Amino acid sequence: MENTAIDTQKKFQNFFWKANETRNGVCPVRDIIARISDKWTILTIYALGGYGTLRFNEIKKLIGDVSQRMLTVTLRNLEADGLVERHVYAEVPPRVEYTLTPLGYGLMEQLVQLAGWAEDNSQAIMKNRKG
Amino acid sequence: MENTAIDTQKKFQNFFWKANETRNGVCPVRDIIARISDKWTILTIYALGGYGTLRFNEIKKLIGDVSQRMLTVTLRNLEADGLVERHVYAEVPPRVEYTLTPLGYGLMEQLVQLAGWAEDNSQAIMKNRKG
DNA sequence: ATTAATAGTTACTTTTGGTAACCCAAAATT
DNA sequence: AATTTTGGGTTACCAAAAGTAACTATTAAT
Repeated sequence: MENTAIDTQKKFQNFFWKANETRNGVCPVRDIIARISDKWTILTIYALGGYGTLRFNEIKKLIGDVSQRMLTVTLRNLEADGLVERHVYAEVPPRVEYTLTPLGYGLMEQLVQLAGWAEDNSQAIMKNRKG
Repeated sequence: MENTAIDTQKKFQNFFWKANETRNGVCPVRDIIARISDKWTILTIYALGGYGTLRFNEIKKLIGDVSQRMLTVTLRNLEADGLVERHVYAEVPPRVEYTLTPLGYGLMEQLVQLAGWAEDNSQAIMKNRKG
């Protein structure tokens, strides 16, 4: 791999390719990618960002095809990273409300951009996929 | 789910929540999310976007921990959607080069935004994760 | 006494992803 | 002359993740 495209664009590399840089053993970009790279995390943040506070079953109904187990797992992970806040009210039946933290809203903004791009370009992608 | 937060933000909903809207049976946002929501797609696009044209094994070495099989699968999917172009040169040993299409570069731009956010906020996320 | 409601958990099955071995043809090495 | 190396895969097999269904708690309503 000497004198290939890899060697030619060092500046570009250094700017873009953070995937192999680690900060005390953790690569920030990879870490975030790993967190959002599953079927439900993005949709969950998107739901919370779009509606504000939501209860567990409200998120579940909005997403539609997420299982109870996977929504629980997803929300716990988001909570652990400080992207989502969980408020339990001592009522029966239980009431649990979820909200994005400021950090979560920051990610939401990125996802809104991504969703916008997805909308604008979905027809092109569909056309490729068939032809 | 009547008269909850869900009913209160219709405009916000209509703007943000495209995840349940379908266009001839396909939801653009969900479709894109499904495509990028795996461990290797984002990293692959990121590599190609950062370095321009790359050969199979160059991508593999850059990412580092992707298996041959999964990189093949990832690249084939990206190719099928028109995000990546695959050029096979009739040489021995074979030479296969991959490049982002304009569509792929569009997605790359979104991912660069996302990666920027990830870098800026990784410390905050790490702090939450431990405490 | 039974049912309904909310927010889960647990056990089990299926799907997906990861690992290692193998393939091809020619050029370089022994 | 025979073996090894090369690049870009494929195939078979195994582990991990996700999906499914059933179960739980507690109280109010029927």
